[in-house]
Amino acid sequence: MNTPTFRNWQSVQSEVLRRIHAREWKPGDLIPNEAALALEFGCARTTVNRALQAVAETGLLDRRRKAGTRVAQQPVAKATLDIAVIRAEIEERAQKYGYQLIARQMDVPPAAISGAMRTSATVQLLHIRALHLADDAPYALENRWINTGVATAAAKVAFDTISANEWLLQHVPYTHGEIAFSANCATKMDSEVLNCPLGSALFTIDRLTWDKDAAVTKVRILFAPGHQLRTGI
Amino acid sequence: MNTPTFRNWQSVQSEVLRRIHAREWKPGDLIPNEAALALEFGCARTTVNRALQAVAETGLLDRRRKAGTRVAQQPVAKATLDIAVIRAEIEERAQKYGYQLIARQMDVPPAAISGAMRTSATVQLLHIRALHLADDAPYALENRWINTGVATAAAKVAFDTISANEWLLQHVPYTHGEIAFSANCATKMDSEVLNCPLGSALFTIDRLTWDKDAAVTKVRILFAPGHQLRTGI
DNA sequence: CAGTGGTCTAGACCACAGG
DNA sequence: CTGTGGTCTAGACCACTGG
Repeated sequence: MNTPTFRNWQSVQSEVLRRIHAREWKPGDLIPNEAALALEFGCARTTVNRALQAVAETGLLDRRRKAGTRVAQQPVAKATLDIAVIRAEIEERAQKYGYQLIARQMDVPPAAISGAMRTSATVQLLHIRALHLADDAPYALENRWINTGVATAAAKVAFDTISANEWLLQHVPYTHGEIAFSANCATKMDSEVLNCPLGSALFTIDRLTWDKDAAVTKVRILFAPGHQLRTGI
Repeated sequence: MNTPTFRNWQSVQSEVLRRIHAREWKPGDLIPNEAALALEFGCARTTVNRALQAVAETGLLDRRRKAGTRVAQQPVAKATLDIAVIRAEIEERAQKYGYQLIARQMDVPPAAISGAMRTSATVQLLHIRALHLADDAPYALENRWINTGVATAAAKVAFDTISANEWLLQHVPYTHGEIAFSANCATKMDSEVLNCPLGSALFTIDRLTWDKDAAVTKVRILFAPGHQLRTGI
């Protein structure tokens, strides 16, 4: 059990993870500092640093200057979800993608929308409703408001063949956004479009997208019953 | 407009992000290679490398040896969710946490459970049902199966004062897991425990946790109506 | 084959925060 | 004040893969 050789930071990372899983380093424990580990692993401190930073990013290690590196007490699981364009999501499963525009008009939004987007309560936004289909079956219902004051080009797009979902990603830049996941009962209108029983539990994604301090778009996507969003940890 | 100085990899990252957002580098574009950027930014190639790797992790850049670095065509949004222990989640919002054990017994699980956990269809697992409360109101209903063949110590724990959720994280190691998010209608039993209308849409998390190739535990958590899981992108 | 990103190294200096 | 992690540099070699 004398120093096996560690050739790259990934292998150092594996060894660190092994020790944590094997409880050689228990939750709350202070682990040796970078210099000591570099010596033990027979590599440069930079390499150890890279490995520990990677592990810390997953939440399993807690690093602080001078205080050293500790194994996290309660490893907060970080689940990384890939939120792709809906078309890509469907085609990746080798299903046929379909798209239907339901409505497209300029509207003064309800207060909840203009409030969240911080637009004037009287200004009109572009309101889009559309249905995404997988193998001809309803897949998701998109209900979107677009701030044409920011995404000016959107005002001239019909959105009858390309979804706003996809067009915006390709043409309108954004700096950051907020996502929320929830569950909602299907209203009468939802159930008719998605062809499901009234009151079905629908997995819901709400997204609000910003460019600097101006809201670009706010969208709610209701998925057909049974939809799951999966990932690994 | 000649080279401002970039002192660390984060500042290089900012500049790269700025150019992408400003469409100076458009989706699909090949950007200059690391050596060229290092020259332009007046820093070492290592520093540029670190910055580009970080941006690539967010999905905005696509890097391939020899092919170079390109701006992603459809930036897949990576949403990182922090799945904390339920107690921590509640206390972080300055609410009072409460816990009630509903049932604890050894049971032969339904085929769906033993199948997913790859345990023998006849072997008994520890079955736990419990309610988490926030400020005395029902918050989430936990329905869990524990493989006592792997988490042997769990067989002796009462789980009447500490939730399985929390105890397992502290005492049982795991190597990886799967998470799925969905929406489900409240059954009669669910609605009674969560004190909500029958058929309410409940946000649901299913988690299956492995230690190497042995399933440790499988849990379904049903959240009270209105629950949202939020994050930024 | 050759250009690109991926990584390592040794040494250095710095920023932060614990004692 | 001092130990710890955070980062930079210059140079080097390697691994992959496109043309």
